[in-house]
Amino acid sequence: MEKKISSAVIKRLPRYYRYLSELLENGIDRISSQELSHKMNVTASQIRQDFNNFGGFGQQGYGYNVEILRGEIGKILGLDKKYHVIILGAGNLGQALANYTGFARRGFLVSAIFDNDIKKVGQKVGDIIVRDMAALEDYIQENSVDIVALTLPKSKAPEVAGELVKMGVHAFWNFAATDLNLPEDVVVENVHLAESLMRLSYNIVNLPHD
Amino acid sequence: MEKKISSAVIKRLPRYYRYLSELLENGIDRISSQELSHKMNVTASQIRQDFNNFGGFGQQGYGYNVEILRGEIGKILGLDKKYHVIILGAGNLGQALANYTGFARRGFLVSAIFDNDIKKVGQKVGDIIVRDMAALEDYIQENSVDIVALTLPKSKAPEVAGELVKMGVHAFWNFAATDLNLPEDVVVENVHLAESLMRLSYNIVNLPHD
DNA sequence: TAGATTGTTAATCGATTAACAATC
DNA sequence: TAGATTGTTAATCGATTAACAATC
Repeated sequence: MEKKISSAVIKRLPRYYRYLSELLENGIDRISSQELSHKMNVTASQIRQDFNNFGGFGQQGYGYNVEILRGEIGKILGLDKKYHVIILGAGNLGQALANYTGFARRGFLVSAIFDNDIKKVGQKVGDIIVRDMAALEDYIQENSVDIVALTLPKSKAPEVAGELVKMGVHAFWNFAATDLNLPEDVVVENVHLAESLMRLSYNIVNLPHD
Repeated sequence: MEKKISSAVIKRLPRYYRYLSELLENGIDRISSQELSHKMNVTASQIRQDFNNFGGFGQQGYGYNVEILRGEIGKILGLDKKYHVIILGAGNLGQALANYTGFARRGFLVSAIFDNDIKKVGQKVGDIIVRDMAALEDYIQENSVDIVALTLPKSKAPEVAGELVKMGVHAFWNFAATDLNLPEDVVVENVHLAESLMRLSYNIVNLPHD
């Protein structure tokens, strides 16, 4: 049994991945924990500790090979796989997610979008036709769905998510302003924009200078 | 000098606020730390510690008055004030934010949206007309702008943000996939959707059961 | 080999939880 | 008054930082 990686570490991995991707784009093939620490504003010690949770990716006296390190972190994050994503709710946010091509580049493929508003059903969002929510169960039985993005009202999200779990869905990207309360073996990543705004206003009100 | 509140506490405040708002909607006017701890899946001890960072909102033997507590946390979060928000970038995400009425309800008023694509300028997004990015500086001089939401490409975001700081902007809601690197007295709340997705895929790949 | 930098252990710091006296 | 529950101190736990031996 491998030792459990703390969620503090996991939260930092995507940021490492982003910086390493940028370095690679800029043709930099080697970096030390200290150089990276300057760029990212974290301690070199933390960087080395973080990476060593997953084994030694560096080399003493040299540092880290950017391409290898990025690849390893990508694998840890599961970015070497493809994910089929469906979006529930064709409102503004659902449409924005469907249209964002950056996700596809990283292996997150939006394969369908659903809404229960008859006026929206049949319309196109990017290349994808909005389907009737009534066809959701059939779709899930017939297609592999790895992630369900929930961009529907908070009043409906927990119930719909519960149904989906019964249909075999195990992962949710939840944009509804509510907790979902699903079983242990279901993963939920919340994006609570209203809470994000509140943290911003807290920091505005409590700006150090005054 | 008041003691500095840890960011771990601040991150939890909006969730308390959400639960207290729901309780109030359901006509519940009183709650103990233990009851709230069951609902929210955190320890009662943490709840009491968190609230006591800001002074005693409860009453021994009784618990907390929901309405009062919600009001106090709202004040701490700065939700008793109004904020004028402008959005930079009228892409899908910018439009989604502009159209979301939930923010206005909490005092975050979207007063303008800008884009440098001439085809978009003059179009309506909800009630708001998209303005030319060239008119941004004038707009900021003539109007009070409390928050700038950045929904533009990562290649442009840091530079534009730097300019805005020179024009007097002190708060950013940053949706671009990059860090902004602004002075100490500027607050930035990042919403990095790509990173959120990566945390989700990490958790999918590392699902406990297997 | 000498210099550099990792991997890893130990020390510190901060956050969470437990316990209970204060008090409504 | 007795019961309940906070406010707060103390104990524990976990995460970050510092230090340095291992080694490329």
